[in-house]
Amino acid sequence: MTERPFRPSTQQALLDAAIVTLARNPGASLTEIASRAGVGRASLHRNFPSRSDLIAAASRQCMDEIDAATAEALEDARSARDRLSRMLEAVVPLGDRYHFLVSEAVDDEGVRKRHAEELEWLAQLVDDLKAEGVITADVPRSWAVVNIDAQVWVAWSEVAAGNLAPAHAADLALRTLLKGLGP
Amino acid sequence: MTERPFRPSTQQALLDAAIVTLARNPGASLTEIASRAGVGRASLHRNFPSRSDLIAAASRQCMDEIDAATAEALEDARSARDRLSRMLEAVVPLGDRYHFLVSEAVDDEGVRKRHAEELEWLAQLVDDLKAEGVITADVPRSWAVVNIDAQVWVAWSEVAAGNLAPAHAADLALRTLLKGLGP
DNA sequence: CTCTAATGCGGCATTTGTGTATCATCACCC
DNA sequence: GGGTGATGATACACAAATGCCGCATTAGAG
Repeated sequence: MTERPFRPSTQQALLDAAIVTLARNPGASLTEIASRAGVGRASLHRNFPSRSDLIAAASRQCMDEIDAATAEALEDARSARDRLSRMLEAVVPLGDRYHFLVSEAVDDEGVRKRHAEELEWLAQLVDDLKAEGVITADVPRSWAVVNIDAQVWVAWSEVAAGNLAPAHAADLALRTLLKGLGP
Repeated sequence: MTERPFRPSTQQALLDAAIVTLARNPGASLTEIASRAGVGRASLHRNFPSRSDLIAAASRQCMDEIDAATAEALEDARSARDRLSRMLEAVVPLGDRYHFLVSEAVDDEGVRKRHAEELEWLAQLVDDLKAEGVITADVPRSWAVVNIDAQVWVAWSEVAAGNLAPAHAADLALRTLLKGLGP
């Protein structure tokens, strides 16, 4: 029942292994995930009775991390443009989390609801960016939303491939979005 | 042994069903694919002995379609910018084919080689675009390549979602790329 | 019409993933 | 030292997918 701060708990190791493994291969087996977490498959089932439970918990974990990173980054954002910039810097390193969320179709109701809220937040950001003139009015909202998503994924994949440093990738993503969707 | 031009052959129906089904759900079963093709699972195995064979053949089919579409579109392209524009128009409607190729990691050697050639062609296009000044020199080549890929995917997903007409999506993708990566 | 080839259908064996249960072991707390 | 709880390993049952085979049927070629 006590905390073990230094060594990541078995649950955390499992969630992390699940996110990383399933982001790369959505059909990965539980044996593969447990092995990557350095625990036996039995312990996986003890912490997460079924595969669905594991994926749902991993999804919540991803959203928690993304929410925490963005909330901190957005604390003192003055403009919508600022929010976009800080959001990219914060989220690009979590690209695998991001990708995991969209690749795994979760049946859990709470997860779907929070995901919808994320999309709603992004749509609001796009509207604000258009109001600021950062995004041109003739760009459809859905086009801007899906482009932001794509840039996060592209930036992260370049970072993961070792082609770019995280900060550089986030900067490129921001510039590509601002110029690509702007006036 | 004779051709049946009007009705799609069983093989063609199977390849088509495999591409569409696996693009949406990479873990789809052969039963699901055969059912979507309107044939029995046995006939699937008669045409493609193993799952790998089916996926490899479907991959070749995708590359054939993409090659044919791009070759026709690029016949009278004068500039690299023209090539990009026509390529997008031709490939966006084949977005599911495109997505299938990247989502299914094929072990077949010939498929991998052709895929590498495609990427090489895209890298060459990027170099030409940079030489024309359409893409800024400070944009890394890999960033441009992966962005073109992403725009194809984004445009197709918007078309598939019913948000945009194919021509409109291709035009948006082109403008987003030109402005996003250009001066 | 007849013959051939392909098809649909069902069965069967094998493999793989999943979920559950059991047992011995080890670390930690009292 | 004794007790408690988590862990690893193993075994088992169950379900699904896969690959293979055989048989009856049917469409098309001769």
